[in-house]
Amino acid sequence: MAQQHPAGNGAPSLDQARRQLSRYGLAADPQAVLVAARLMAAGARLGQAGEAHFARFGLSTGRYRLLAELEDHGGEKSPSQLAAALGVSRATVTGLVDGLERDGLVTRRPSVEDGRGNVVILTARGAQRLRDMAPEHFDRMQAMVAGLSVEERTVFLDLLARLVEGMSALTDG
Amino acid sequence: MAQQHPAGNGAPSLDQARRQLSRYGLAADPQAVLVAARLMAAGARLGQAGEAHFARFGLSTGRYRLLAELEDHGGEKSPSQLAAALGVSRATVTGLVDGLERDGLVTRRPSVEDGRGNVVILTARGAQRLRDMAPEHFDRMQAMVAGLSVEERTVFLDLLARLVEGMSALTDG
DNA sequence: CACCTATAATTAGCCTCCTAATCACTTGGA
DNA sequence: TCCAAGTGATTAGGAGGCTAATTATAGGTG
Repeated sequence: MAQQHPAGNGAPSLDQARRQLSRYGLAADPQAVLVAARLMAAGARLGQAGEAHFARFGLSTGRYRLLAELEDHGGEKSPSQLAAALGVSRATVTGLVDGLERDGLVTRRPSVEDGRGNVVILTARGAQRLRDMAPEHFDRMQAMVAGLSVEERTVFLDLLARLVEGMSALTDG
Repeated sequence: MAQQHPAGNGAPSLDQARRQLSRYGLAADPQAVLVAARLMAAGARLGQAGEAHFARFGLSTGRYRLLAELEDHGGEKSPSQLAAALGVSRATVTGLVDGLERDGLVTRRPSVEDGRGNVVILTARGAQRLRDMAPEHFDRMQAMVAGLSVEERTVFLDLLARLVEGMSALTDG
């Protein structure tokens, strides 16, 4: 078996990029393509690692983010606001809140100002869950970036932000 | 209208990180936490942008990656090999192949060497699909990273690779 | 040779996310 | 005032991931 992917899982190589480009006779820069592909692979990998991480606490990434967002806003927020803050659709928020409510980490209460609306409320149990997981959670977050110096982290944040801007190239037009 | 990404959504701030840490009296470095959170947010964002991108061609990220992997290996590979190469479960490959087979981009043939196994084969139509999308695909990939100079891309690849290593901190123990 | 375990693939069931359609309520204008 | 348009939330249905359980075959060993 000729094999060029030592790790195999999802980490594309420069050779792969070159092969693909030459196959179609395209003049794109292989390194640029590699950066894009690696970023995609890393994103997928991190997504999975994140799910595994949050699963320790009986949560998922989406559920954790929703709880954290609630706590960061005095413990209550409407589904629409949550959707906007988390960058997901309202339908997704409905699903997340359904699950969290089932587990007693959150409650729904009809909105006073707007008869159409709800308010999602962090319960004592939800707040406790966040407290319980905080030490380990932040410890692992920090450990994840421990391989970079403070300066490198600053550089990375800058480069990443510019790449995030560039992501619209995938969706525009 | 689902989701615009107006501002701040999915892009956590340093202040947020600081608030969270101080709420629990933790001594972690806010900047480190910020890097981790930003990377997660960027990964999610890129994942969505990628899906939108591939949807133009009637594919998804997973389906595209499977086709590309096939093409890169002479047009055939077993589901297990595909799962390993793509970094997903075999069950996921089964689902992806089901969809691709429905669209006629791929076929299954029983393996000759191993009576338990299959071989997934890229059809002419599948190869054509890859050819059709290549120019636009690689163009967009390149455009995504156009905000970075060649040197910056090199730096980014290095930093990203080290962060990817650190991701095991989320899943270990 | 028969058995027991390991492996290939699929199936079933769950979760997250999406879009589109629906229902309920608000609000602004004729 | 009442109706039309807009907005909040949910529902329905689809896709891609996962794990665990099932089915079929391969292979080594008593």
